[in-house]
Amino acid sequence: MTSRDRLVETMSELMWERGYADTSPRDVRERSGVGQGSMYHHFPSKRDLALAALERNVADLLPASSELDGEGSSPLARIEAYLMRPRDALKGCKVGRMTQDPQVREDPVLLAPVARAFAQVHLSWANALRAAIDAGELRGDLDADRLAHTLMAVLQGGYVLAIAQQDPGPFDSARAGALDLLRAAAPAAAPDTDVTS
Amino acid sequence: MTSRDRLVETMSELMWERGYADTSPRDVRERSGVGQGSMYHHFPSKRDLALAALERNVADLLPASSELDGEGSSPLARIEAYLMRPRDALKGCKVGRMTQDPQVREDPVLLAPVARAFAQVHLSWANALRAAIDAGELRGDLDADRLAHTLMAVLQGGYVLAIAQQDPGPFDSARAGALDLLRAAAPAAAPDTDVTS
DNA sequence: GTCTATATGTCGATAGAC
DNA sequence: GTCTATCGACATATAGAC
Repeated sequence: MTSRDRLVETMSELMWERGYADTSPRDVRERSGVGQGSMYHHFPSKRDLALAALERNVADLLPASSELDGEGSSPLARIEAYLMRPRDALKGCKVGRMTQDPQVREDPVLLAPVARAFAQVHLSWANALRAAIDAGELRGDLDADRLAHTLMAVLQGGYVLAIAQQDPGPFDSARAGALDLLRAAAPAAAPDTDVTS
Repeated sequence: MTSRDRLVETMSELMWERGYADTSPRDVRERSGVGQGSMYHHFPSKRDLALAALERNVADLLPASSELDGEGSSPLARIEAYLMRPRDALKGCKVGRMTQDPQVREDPVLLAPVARAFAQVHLSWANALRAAIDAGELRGDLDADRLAHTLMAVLQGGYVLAIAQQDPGPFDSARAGALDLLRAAAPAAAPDTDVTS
Protein backbone atom coordinates (compact mmCIF):
# COMPACT_ATOMS: atom_id res chain seq x y z
CA MET A 1 0.00 0.00 0.00
CA THR A 2 1.43 3.28 -1.10
CA SER A 3 1.92 6.29 1.09
CA ARG A 4 -0.71 8.15 -0.84
CA ASP A 5 -3.25 5.39 -0.31
CA ARG A 6 -2.54 5.32 3.39
CA LEU A 7 -3.16 9.05 3.59
CA VAL A 8 -6.50 8.82 1.81
CA GLU A 9 -7.65 5.85 3.84
CA THR A 10 -6.71 7.48 7.11
CA MET A 11 -8.34 10.77 6.18
CA SER A 12 -11.50 8.88 5.20
CA GLU A 13 -11.63 7.23 8.61
CA LEU A 14 -11.00 10.45 10.46
CA MET A 15 -13.61 12.34 8.49
CA TRP A 16 -16.14 9.68 9.40
CA GLU A 17 -15.12 9.74 13.05
CA ARG A 18 -14.55 13.47 13.60
CA GLY A 19 -15.54 15.30 10.43
CA TYR A 20 -13.32 17.59 8.37
CA ALA A 21 -12.96 20.79 10.39
CA ASP A 22 -11.82 19.02 13.53
CA THR A 23 -9.33 16.73 11.82
CA SER A 24 -5.83 18.19 11.61
CA PRO A 25 -3.02 17.30 9.24
CA ARG A 26 -1.17 16.18 12.34
CA ASP A 27 -3.94 13.67 13.20
CA VAL A 28 -3.61 12.22 9.73
CA ARG A 29 0.16 12.07 9.92
CA GLU A 30 0.16 10.33 13.26
CA ARG A 31 -2.45 7.72 12.47
CA SER A 32 -1.16 6.96 8.99
CA GLY A 33 2.50 6.97 9.91
CA VAL A 34 3.25 9.06 6.83
CA GLY A 35 5.67 11.95 7.32
CA GLN A 36 5.01 15.65 6.92
CA GLY A 37 7.06 15.96 3.74
CA SER A 38 5.29 13.05 2.02
CA MET A 39 1.93 14.36 2.96
CA TYR A 40 2.43 17.76 1.36
CA HIS A 41 4.15 16.14 -1.57
CA HIS A 42 1.01 14.13 -2.41
CA PHE A 43 -1.58 16.72 -1.39
CA PRO A 44 -0.90 20.45 -1.58
CA SER A 45 -3.42 21.15 1.19
CA LYS A 46 -5.66 19.55 3.76
CA ARG A 47 -8.62 20.37 1.58
CA ASP A 48 -7.21 18.43 -1.36
CA LEU A 49 -6.68 15.39 0.80
CA ALA A 50 -10.19 15.76 2.18
CA LEU A 51 -11.64 15.84 -1.31
CA ALA A 52 -9.91 12.58 -2.22
CA ALA A 53 -11.04 11.01 1.06
CA LEU A 54 -14.59 12.15 0.51
CA GLU A 55 -14.73 10.68 -2.98
CA ARG A 56 -13.54 7.45 -1.47
CA ASN A 57 -16.24 7.47 1.19
CA VAL A 58 -18.88 8.16 -1.43
CA ALA A 59 -17.59 5.29 -3.53
CA ASP A 60 -17.82 3.04 -0.46
CA LEU A 61 -21.44 3.93 0.03
CA LEU A 62 -22.96 3.63 -3.42
CA PRO A 63 -22.59 -0.13 -4.03
CA ALA A 64 -24.81 -0.86 -1.03
CA SER A 65 -27.63 1.27 -2.32
CA SER A 66 -27.58 -0.45 -5.67
CA GLU A 67 -28.99 -3.41 -3.78
CA LEU A 68 -32.26 -1.50 -4.21
CA ASP A 69 -32.00 -1.95 -7.96
CA GLY A 70 -31.55 -5.75 -7.80
CA GLU A 71 -33.86 -8.02 -9.74
CA GLY A 72 -33.81 -11.08 -7.52
CA SER A 73 -36.85 -10.37 -5.37
CA SER A 74 -39.98 -8.23 -5.22
CA PRO A 75 -39.46 -4.46 -5.06
CA LEU A 76 -40.96 -4.16 -1.60
CA ALA A 77 -38.75 -6.98 -0.32
CA ARG A 78 -35.68 -5.13 -1.61
CA ILE A 79 -36.87 -1.92 0.01
CA GLU A 80 -37.36 -3.66 3.34
CA ALA A 81 -34.02 -5.39 3.11
CA TYR A 82 -32.14 -2.19 2.38
CA LEU A 83 -33.99 -0.24 5.06
CA MET A 84 -33.34 -2.87 7.73
CA ARG A 85 -29.77 -3.69 6.67
CA PRO A 86 -27.34 -3.81 9.63
CA ARG A 87 -25.83 -0.39 10.24
CA ASP A 88 -23.71 1.06 12.98
CA ALA A 89 -26.16 3.63 14.32
CA LEU A 90 -23.69 5.27 16.70
CA LYS A 91 -21.12 5.93 14.00
CA GLY A 92 -23.59 7.55 11.65
CA CYS A 93 -23.33 7.96 7.89
CA LYS A 94 -19.89 8.85 6.57
CA VAL A 95 -21.41 10.94 3.81
CA GLY A 96 -24.37 12.47 5.63
CA ARG A 97 -22.11 13.63 8.43
CA MET A 98 -20.36 16.01 6.07
CA THR A 99 -23.49 18.15 5.80
CA GLN A 100 -23.03 19.19 9.42
CA ASP A 101 -19.41 20.13 9.13
CA PRO A 102 -19.23 23.93 8.99
CA GLN A 103 -16.25 23.97 6.65
CA VAL A 104 -17.75 21.43 4.25
CA ARG A 105 -21.16 23.08 4.23
CA GLU A 106 -19.64 26.37 3.12
CA ASP A 107 -17.42 24.87 0.46
CA PRO A 108 -19.24 24.01 -2.79
CA VAL A 109 -16.35 21.86 -3.96
CA LEU A 110 -16.45 19.66 -0.86
CA LEU A 111 -20.23 19.58 -0.80
CA ALA A 112 -20.53 18.50 -4.43
CA PRO A 113 -19.63 14.80 -3.95
CA VAL A 114 -22.12 14.63 -1.08
CA ALA A 115 -24.88 16.09 -3.25
CA ARG A 116 -24.08 13.70 -6.08
CA ALA A 117 -24.06 10.67 -3.81
CA PHE A 118 -27.40 11.54 -2.27
CA ALA A 119 -28.93 12.22 -5.68
CA GLN A 120 -27.75 8.79 -6.78
CA VAL A 121 -29.15 7.03 -3.73
CA HIS A 122 -32.41 8.91 -4.12
CA LEU A 123 -32.68 7.61 -7.66
CA SER A 124 -32.29 4.02 -6.48
CA TRP A 125 -34.89 4.47 -3.76
CA ALA A 126 -37.35 6.13 -6.13
CA ASN A 127 -36.97 3.40 -8.76
CA ALA A 128 -37.57 0.67 -6.22
CA LEU A 129 -40.59 2.48 -4.79
CA ARG A 130 -42.04 3.09 -8.23
CA ALA A 131 -41.59 -0.59 -9.02
CA ALA A 132 -43.38 -1.51 -5.80
CA ILE A 133 -46.27 0.78 -6.69
CA ASP A 134 -46.45 -0.62 -10.22
CA ALA A 135 -46.40 -4.16 -8.83
CA GLY A 136 -49.37 -3.32 -6.61
CA GLU A 137 -47.33 -3.72 -3.42
CA LEU A 138 -47.93 -0.08 -2.45
CA ARG A 139 -50.97 2.10 -3.01
CA GLY A 140 -51.10 3.71 -6.42
CA ASP A 141 -51.68 7.20 -5.07
CA LEU A 142 -48.26 7.37 -3.37
CA ASP A 143 -45.47 9.50 -4.78
CA ALA A 144 -42.24 7.54 -5.24
CA ASP A 145 -39.94 10.58 -5.35
CA ARG A 146 -41.34 11.95 -2.13
CA LEU A 147 -41.28 8.63 -0.35
CA ALA A 148 -37.67 8.16 -1.40
CA HIS A 149 -36.77 11.36 0.42
CA THR A 150 -38.81 10.27 3.41
CA LEU A 151 -37.02 6.94 3.76
CA MET A 152 -33.58 8.47 3.26
CA ALA A 153 -34.46 11.01 5.93
CA VAL A 154 -35.56 8.28 8.33
CA LEU A 155 -32.10 6.73 8.11
CA GLN A 156 -30.15 9.99 8.28
CA GLY A 157 -32.30 11.28 11.12
CA GLY A 158 -32.22 7.94 12.90
CA TYR A 159 -28.48 8.38 13.31
CA VAL A 160 -29.05 11.75 14.94
CA LEU A 161 -31.50 10.28 17.44
CA ALA A 162 -29.23 7.34 18.23
CA ILE A 163 -26.18 9.50 18.83
CA ALA A 164 -28.18 11.88 21.03
CA GLN A 165 -29.16 8.98 23.28
CA GLN A 166 -25.92 7.05 22.80
CA ASP A 167 -28.16 4.10 22.04
CA PRO A 168 -28.95 2.42 18.72
CA GLY A 169 -32.55 1.86 19.88
CA PRO A 170 -34.06 5.04 18.43
CA PHE A 171 -32.44 4.33 15.07
CA ASP A 172 -33.99 0.88 14.97
CA SER A 173 -37.35 2.18 16.16
CA ALA A 174 -37.37 4.89 13.54
CA ARG A 175 -36.81 2.49 10.68
CA ALA A 176 -39.16 -0.16 12.12
CA GLY A 177 -41.85 2.51 12.35
CA ALA A 178 -41.23 3.46 8.74
CA LEU A 179 -41.63 -0.16 7.76
CA ASP A 180 -44.92 -0.35 9.68
CA LEU A 181 -46.18 2.63 7.72
CA LEU A 182 -45.11 1.14 4.41
CA ARG A 183 -46.96 -2.07 5.22
CA ALA A 184 -50.01 -0.09 6.25
CA ALA A 185 -49.82 1.56 2.83
CA ALA A 186 -50.40 -1.66 0.97
CA PRO A 187 -53.45 -1.41 -1.30
CA ALA A 188 -56.65 -2.57 0.36
CA ALA A 189 -56.80 -6.34 -0.01
CA ALA A 190 -59.03 -7.03 -2.99
CA PRO A 191 -57.67 -10.14 -4.71
CA ASP A 192 -60.29 -10.32 -7.43
CA THR A 193 -60.40 -6.75 -8.62
CA ASP A 194 -57.29 -6.73 -10.82
CA VAL A 195 -58.20 -4.19 -13.48
CA THR A 196 -55.85 -5.80 -15.98
CA SER A 197 -57.64 -9.11 -15.93
CA MET B 1 -29.03 43.26 28.29
CA THR B 2 -26.14 42.15 30.46
CA SER B 3 -22.76 41.15 29.21
CA ARG B 4 -23.36 37.61 30.32
CA ASP B 5 -26.61 37.41 28.38
CA ARG B 6 -24.94 38.73 25.27
CA LEU B 7 -22.27 36.04 25.55
CA VAL B 8 -24.82 33.26 25.88
CA GLU B 9 -26.97 34.56 23.06
CA THR B 10 -24.00 34.93 20.72
CA MET B 11 -22.64 31.50 21.57
CA SER B 12 -26.09 30.02 20.93
CA GLU B 13 -26.18 31.56 17.49
CA LEU B 14 -22.68 30.46 16.62
CA MET B 15 -23.30 26.92 17.81
CA TRP B 16 -26.32 26.75 15.55
CA GLU B 17 -24.39 28.20 12.62
CA ARG B 18 -21.01 26.50 13.00
CA GLY B 19 -21.26 24.02 15.86
CA TYR B 20 -19.12 23.96 18.99
CA ALA B 21 -15.71 22.67 17.89
CA ASP B 22 -15.33 25.22 15.12
CA THR B 23 -16.45 28.23 17.18
CA SER B 24 -13.60 30.00 18.95
CA PRO B 25 -13.73 32.25 22.00
CA ARG B 26 -12.52 34.96 19.69
CA ASP B 27 -15.54 34.52 17.38
CA VAL B 28 -17.80 34.98 20.39
CA ARG B 29 -15.90 38.02 21.61
CA GLU B 30 -16.00 39.72 18.25
CA ARG B 31 -19.66 39.11 17.49
CA SER B 32 -20.89 39.90 20.98
CA GLY B 33 -18.67 42.91 21.53
CA VAL B 34 -17.81 41.64 25.01
CA GLY B 35 -14.17 41.88 26.02
CA GLN B 36 -11.77 39.08 26.84
CA GLY B 37 -11.68 39.82 30.54
CA SER B 38 -15.46 39.88 30.90
CA MET B 39 -15.80 36.68 29.02
CA TYR B 40 -13.50 34.69 31.28
CA HIS B 41 -14.96 36.42 34.29
CA HIS B 42 -18.43 35.02 33.53
CA PHE B 43 -17.36 31.68 32.10
CA PRO B 44 -14.17 29.92 33.18
CA SER B 45 -13.90 28.09 29.85
CA LYS B 46 -15.34 27.80 26.39
CA ARG B 47 -17.03 24.61 27.43
CA ASP B 48 -18.89 26.30 30.28
CA LEU B 49 -20.18 28.96 27.94
CA ALA B 50 -21.19 26.29 25.45
CA LEU B 51 -23.15 24.46 28.10
CA ALA B 52 -25.11 27.59 28.98
CA ALA B 53 -25.72 28.29 25.28
CA LEU B 54 -26.85 24.75 24.68
CA GLU B 55 -29.35 24.88 27.55
CA ARG B 56 -30.68 28.04 25.99
CA ASN B 57 -31.09 26.45 22.58
CA VAL B 58 -32.88 23.51 24.13
CA ALA B 59 -35.21 25.85 25.98
CA ASP B 60 -35.94 27.62 22.69
CA LEU B 61 -36.95 24.38 21.06
CA LEU B 62 -39.22 22.73 23.59
CA PRO B 63 -42.15 25.18 23.59
CA ALA B 64 -42.76 24.51 19.89
CA SER B 65 -43.06 20.79 20.41
CA SER B 66 -45.60 21.24 23.18
CA GLU B 67 -47.91 22.32 20.39
CA LEU B 68 -48.30 18.56 19.94
CA ASP B 69 -49.88 18.33 23.38
CA GLY B 70 -52.51 21.01 22.67
CA GLU B 71 -56.17 20.24 23.17
CA GLY B 72 -57.68 22.58 20.58
CA SER B 73 -57.93 20.20 17.66
CA SER B 74 -57.86 16.52 16.76
CA PRO B 75 -54.62 14.65 17.52
CA LEU B 76 -53.90 13.95 13.87
CA ALA B 77 -54.44 17.60 12.99
CA ARG B 78 -51.91 18.60 15.65
CA ILE B 79 -49.45 16.05 14.32
CA GLU B 80 -49.82 17.34 10.79
CA ALA B 81 -49.51 20.94 11.90
CA TYR B 82 -46.33 20.30 13.84
CA LEU B 83 -44.81 18.18 11.09
CA MET B 84 -45.52 20.78 8.42
CA ARG B 85 -44.70 23.83 10.52
CA PRO B 86 -42.45 26.35 8.70
CA ARG B 87 -38.80 25.54 9.33
CA ASP B 88 -35.57 26.81 7.87
CA ALA B 89 -34.36 23.61 6.24
CA LEU B 90 -30.95 24.96 5.27
CA LYS B 91 -30.09 26.04 8.81
CA GLY B 92 -30.99 22.71 10.35
CA CYS B 93 -31.91 21.95 13.95
CA LYS B 94 -29.94 23.83 16.58
CA VAL B 95 -30.13 20.87 18.93
CA GLY B 96 -29.81 18.00 16.47
CA ARG B 97 -26.70 19.55 14.96
CA MET B 98 -24.83 19.03 18.20
CA THR B 99 -24.90 15.26 17.70
CA GLN B 100 -22.52 15.66 14.77
CA ASP B 101 -20.01 17.85 16.55
CA PRO B 102 -17.05 15.65 17.46
CA GLN B 103 -16.34 17.49 20.68
CA VAL B 104 -19.96 17.40 21.83
CA ARG B 105 -20.46 13.78 20.90
CA GLU B 106 -17.54 12.74 23.07
CA ASP B 107 -18.52 14.85 26.05
CA PRO B 108 -21.31 13.35 28.17
CA VAL B 109 -21.91 16.68 29.90
CA LEU B 110 -22.52 18.53 26.64
CA LEU B 111 -24.52 15.67 25.17
CA ALA B 112 -26.85 15.40 28.18
CA PRO B 113 -29.06 18.42 27.39
CA VAL B 114 -29.42 17.15 23.82
CA ALA B 115 -30.52 13.74 25.05
CA ARG B 116 -32.98 15.27 27.50
CA ALA B 117 -34.49 17.55 24.85
CA PHE B 118 -34.99 14.73 22.39
CA ALA B 119 -36.51 12.50 25.05
CA GLN B 120 -38.95 15.28 25.85
CA VAL B 121 -39.91 15.85 22.24
CA HIS B 122 -40.30 12.12 21.75
CA LEU B 123 -42.73 12.05 24.62
CA SER B 124 -44.88 14.75 23.03
CA TRP B 125 -44.88 12.97 19.68
CA ALA B 126 -45.76 9.63 21.24
CA ASN B 127 -48.61 11.09 23.27
CA ALA B 128 -50.11 12.76 20.23
CA LEU B 129 -49.76 9.61 18.15
CA ARG B 130 -51.30 7.48 20.88
CA ALA B 131 -54.21 9.91 21.07
CA ALA B 132 -54.65 9.70 17.29
CA ILE B 133 -54.73 5.92 17.47
CA ASP B 134 -57.19 5.97 20.36
CA ALA B 135 -59.38 8.43 18.47
CA GLY B 136 -59.48 6.04 15.50
CA GLU B 137 -57.53 8.43 13.28
CA LEU B 138 -54.68 5.95 12.83
CA ARG B 139 -54.79 2.16 12.65
CA GLY B 140 -54.87 0.45 15.98
CA ASP B 141 -51.97 -1.86 15.19
CA LEU B 142 -49.45 0.98 14.95
CA ASP B 143 -46.86 1.58 17.65
CA ALA B 144 -46.88 5.17 18.89
CA ASP B 145 -43.38 5.07 20.41
CA ARG B 146 -41.85 3.76 17.23
CA LEU B 147 -43.71 6.17 15.00
CA ALA B 148 -42.61 9.03 17.19
CA HIS B 149 -39.01 8.13 16.46
CA THR B 150 -39.81 7.78 12.79
CA LEU B 151 -41.32 11.25 12.50
CA MET B 152 -38.54 12.87 14.50
CA ALA B 153 -36.06 11.16 12.21
CA VAL B 154 -37.85 12.41 9.12
CA LEU B 155 -37.33 15.98 10.30
CA GLN B 156 -33.75 15.55 11.47
CA GLY B 157 -32.83 13.62 8.34
CA GLY B 158 -34.70 16.05 6.12
CA TYR B 159 -32.28 18.75 7.20
CA VAL B 160 -29.36 16.57 6.14
CA LEU B 161 -30.85 16.03 2.67
CA ALA B 162 -31.66 19.72 2.25
CA ILE B 163 -28.18 20.86 3.22
CA ALA B 164 -26.58 18.28 0.93
CA GLN B 165 -28.49 19.70 -2.03
CA GLN B 166 -28.50 23.29 -0.76
CA ASP B 167 -32.21 23.21 -1.44
CA PRO B 168 -35.14 22.99 1.00
CA GLY B 169 -36.99 20.79 -1.49
CA PRO B 170 -35.86 17.41 -0.14
CA PHE B 171 -36.80 18.46 3.39
CA ASP B 172 -40.31 19.36 2.26
CA SER B 173 -40.61 16.20 0.19
CA ALA B 174 -39.50 14.05 3.08
CA ARG B 175 -42.13 15.39 5.44
CA ALA B 176 -44.84 15.47 2.78
CA GLY B 177 -44.10 11.81 2.09
CA ALA B 178 -44.37 11.04 5.78
CA LEU B 179 -47.72 12.75 5.83
CA ASP B 180 -48.88 10.69 2.85
CA LEU B 181 -47.96 7.53 4.73
CA LEU B 182 -49.77 8.66 7.87
CA ARG B 183 -52.90 9.33 5.84
CA ALA B 184 -52.59 5.96 4.15
CA ALA B 185 -52.48 4.47 7.65
CA ALA B 186 -55.96 5.65 8.54
CA PRO B 187 -58.17 2.71 9.52
CA ALA B 188 -60.11 1.28 6.59
CA ALA B 189 -63.23 3.40 6.19
CA ALA B 190 -66.06 1.56 7.89
CA PRO B 191 -68.35 4.21 9.33
CA ASP B 192 -70.91 1.80 10.75
CA THR B 193 -68.71 -0.74 12.45
CA ASP B 194 -67.90 1.16 15.63
CA VAL B 195 -67.46 -1.63 18.15
CA THR B 196 -68.43 0.64 21.02
CA SER B 197 -71.90 1.28 19.61
C1' DG C 1 -16.89 43.46 36.02
C1' DT C 2 -13.93 44.98 32.52
C1' DC C 3 -9.42 46.03 30.50
C1' DT C 4 -4.76 45.05 28.24
C1' DA C 5 -0.80 42.14 28.14
C1' DT C 6 1.17 37.80 27.92
C1' DA C 7 1.73 32.62 27.56
C1' DT C 8 1.72 27.99 25.70
C1' DG C 9 0.29 25.03 22.29
C1' DT C 10 -1.61 23.71 17.80
C1' DC C 11 -2.92 24.57 12.84
C1' DG C 12 -1.86 24.49 8.26
C1' DA C 13 1.72 25.20 5.47
C1' DT C 14 6.55 26.18 3.43
C1' DA C 15 11.78 25.52 2.80
C1' DG C 16 15.24 23.11 1.41
C1' DA C 17 18.39 19.12 2.18
C1' DC C 18 18.77 14.07 0.97
C1' DG D 1 9.31 10.76 -2.40
C1' DT D 2 10.71 11.49 2.14
C1' DC D 3 12.99 14.00 5.95
C1' DT D 4 13.65 17.79 9.53
C1' DA D 5 13.31 22.63 10.51
C1' DT D 6 10.79 26.59 10.65
C1' DC D 7 6.85 29.95 10.12
C1' DG D 8 2.96 33.29 11.05
C1' DA D 9 -1.57 32.96 12.68
C1' DC D 10 -4.89 31.51 15.77
C1' DA D 11 -6.86 28.80 19.92
C1' DT D 12 -7.59 28.85 24.62
C1' DA D 13 -6.64 30.52 28.24
C1' DT D 14 -3.98 33.24 32.55
C1' DA D 15 -2.19 37.52 35.05
C1' DG D 16 -2.89 41.40 37.12
C1' DA D 17 -4.10 46.40 36.90
C1' DC D 18 -8.26 49.52 37.13
